[in-house]
Parts: sequence; structure tokens; C-alpha cells
Amino acid sequence: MALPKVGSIGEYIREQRTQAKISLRQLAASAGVSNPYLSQIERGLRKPSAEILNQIAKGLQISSQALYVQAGLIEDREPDSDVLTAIRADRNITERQRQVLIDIYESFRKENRSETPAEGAWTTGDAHPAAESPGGGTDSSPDDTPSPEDRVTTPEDGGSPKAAAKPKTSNRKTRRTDQ
Amino acid sequence: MALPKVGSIGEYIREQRTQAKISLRQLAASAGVSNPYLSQIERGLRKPSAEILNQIAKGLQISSQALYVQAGLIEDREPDSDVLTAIRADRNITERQRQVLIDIYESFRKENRSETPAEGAWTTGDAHPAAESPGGGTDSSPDDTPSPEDRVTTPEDGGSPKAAAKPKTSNRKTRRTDQ
DNA sequence: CCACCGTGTTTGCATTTGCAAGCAGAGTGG
DNA sequence: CCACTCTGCTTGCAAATGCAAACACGGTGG
Repeated sequence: MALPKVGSIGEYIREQRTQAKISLRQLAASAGVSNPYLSQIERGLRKPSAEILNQIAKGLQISSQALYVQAGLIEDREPDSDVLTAIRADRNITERQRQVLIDIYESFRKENRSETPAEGAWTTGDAHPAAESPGGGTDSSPDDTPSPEDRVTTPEDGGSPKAAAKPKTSNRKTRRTDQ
Repeated sequence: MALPKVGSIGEYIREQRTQAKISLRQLAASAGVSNPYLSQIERGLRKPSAEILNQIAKGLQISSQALYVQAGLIEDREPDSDVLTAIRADRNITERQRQVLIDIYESFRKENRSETPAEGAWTTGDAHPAAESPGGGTDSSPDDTPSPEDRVTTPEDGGSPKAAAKPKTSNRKTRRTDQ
């Protein structure tokens, strides 16, 4: 594998650490990871998992998001609409309320997005067995699904957003060649 | 109990998946993970790493941050200031510039926070990399790809506020987390 | 009835993470 | 000179991730 470069995450961590003038062992201790492992991470020999990354971020007292971005784990340009940021930044609501709002908003976004392609296509007679598409995207009937375990989504209003089926072609590719 | 509760991340994923009316295999395919693994993730039998989590988020077309928050990996409490959210929400700057701004801001925060009693720590003439004012000469390169070797640290100015965190905590034993 | 296609699940195995223990130097000073 | 402490790095090894293949169950229809 040769581990070409798992991204500059290691460099970034070492950068932040040396800048903070703390030793590898100190950071490892405060981050709760072992010193050798941190060493390997910093030199790109190991690819830390999210937990470790989070702990390192805490140990460095930097933003986890910054680390995730550096690790290329969040690089996907999220729809950074200020709505979501406003929701996340708002401190006058509880976490649950925040989550509900985010869920609703994302459901709306997803719904809108899956309606973009030309209608039909996946409703044609080619019998997509799994998709089956009850109602499809146009009617957007809110109460067509039994909703197995409705936990997070419990808005009082009945207009819960239901996302339309995703006409993703059944790509059989499972093996992902990465890294 | 052998498998610790990894949080409701699996539940959340399954929730989103069923909401989107896509099958487990479909999501696994579009996310680039194997079906059985996704099944185990959804039931909390496995703890997906950040990459897998990111892939799943992409497959679900939902926010990665939402997943990370659900996974308890982002804490969601760091960006408690609208400054950061404003920076992140601003779309008139490149990713690089945004990162620089965030780094600077975090450096300031860290400086303020670690400047508890006993001042005279940051005056030791160390150079703080991120806390450099990019000035007007910021590269307006439309390229927003985080280059690996191009670290944000480019100290050239000496008159910027320095942040030197000199934690009094001496070496601390590496705590081991049972697991 | 049983082949076929869909759903999600379980079973072994390769690969990897992540750590405890030990190694190689650089200061410091008794 | 050697003991002590710091720095970071290398070495095996337990445990986990993550996947391919096979399993169990349900519906269609030939």
C-alpha cells in the first residue's frame, strides 16, 4: 500500500502541536491516545478513526471540524445554507429541538433535490421492484408510510416531510477502490 | 453489553434510510460500503469509522455534520459563537481563506482561554503560525482544494497577536480506555 | 413446486486500528 | 561516567473494522 498520503491530517496535527509547544507525549496523554500511535498518525503511517481524531482535536483545543476538514472527511461542500448554521448556532433551543429542525430542513432539501430530474423515467413500466415508489415525488402525500419507528421525527404538525424514492440505478459496484 | 452503545447513530441512519425509501443494499451501494456492514452499523453492532460515516452521509444525501453529531464525534458545541458560523456560512471566500480565518479565530479563542493566571507565557517570542493577518494579499485563487503540503501557517508578519498555550500540566500518564 | 428476485442477516477472513513494551538519542548534573 | 529525564520512533500483538460469500425469509409466477 505504501500509504502514500492519507491526507495532510498528520502534518496538520503536528503543526498544531508544535505550535502549541507541547510534546508528542503530552498531547497523547491529554488526548487519551498512546504516544506511538500519535507519532504514527502525525507521520501519516496510520489513519486515525473519527474517535481518535476527535480526542486529538480536544487535546489540541482546536475545532473538530477543522480537523475533519483537514482529514478530508467533511470536505464535501455541504449545502452551507445559513439556515442550518443558524439552527446549529442557536442556543435558545434544546438539542432535540435543534435536531428536529435540522431533520425537517434536510428532509425538505432532499425532497426538493430528488424532484429535480425529469419526471417519469423511474416510473416507467420497467418495474423497479424495490423502488416501487408509492405516490412518487409529485404528490408528496405525507402519510403514506407506516413509519416503523418514529423517534426523532415527532413534530406536532402532521406535515412531516417524506422524501421520495431515490431512483438510483442499481449499481452493483460494491468494491470501492480508494486510497 | 459486550458491544457498547455506540449511540443512536445506527438508528439515525436507518431512520434516514427508511425515510428516503431506499433499501439497505441500495444505500450500501451508493455509499460504497458493503450491505452486511451497513446492516451491522444500523443495528449498532459496529462502530463505523469517519470515512464510512462520510460515505453513508453522501449516500443518504444528508449533512455529514448531522451524522457526526449523532455519532457524538463533533459535540456540536464548539461553534458557539456566531463568528465562526458566519465565517463558515460566507460563500464569498474560498475554502482556504475560510480556513485561515477560522484558524485565526480559534487561535484567539485559545489564547484567551489559556491565559488564565500567571501571564507572560506568550511573550516568549514564539511565532504563531495561524495567527497571521493575511492582509490584502490573500490569494483569490478560486481553487478551494486543501493542498496537503500547503499549510495555513505562513508566518511573515511579526506584529500579530501570538497565541502560545503553555499548559502547566506536566506529563500525564497515558490513560487507557477500556474497550 | 420450485426457480427467481427482493428484503435484511449471519458467518468466516483479510486488513487495519490502536496500544503496551522496548529502543535510540539528546540534555542535565550528581 | 553514569543515572535521570526528556524527546520521538520501532516492534509485536489484541481487538476492531470492513468485506465477500452464504444464509434465512418473503413475494411472484413459470
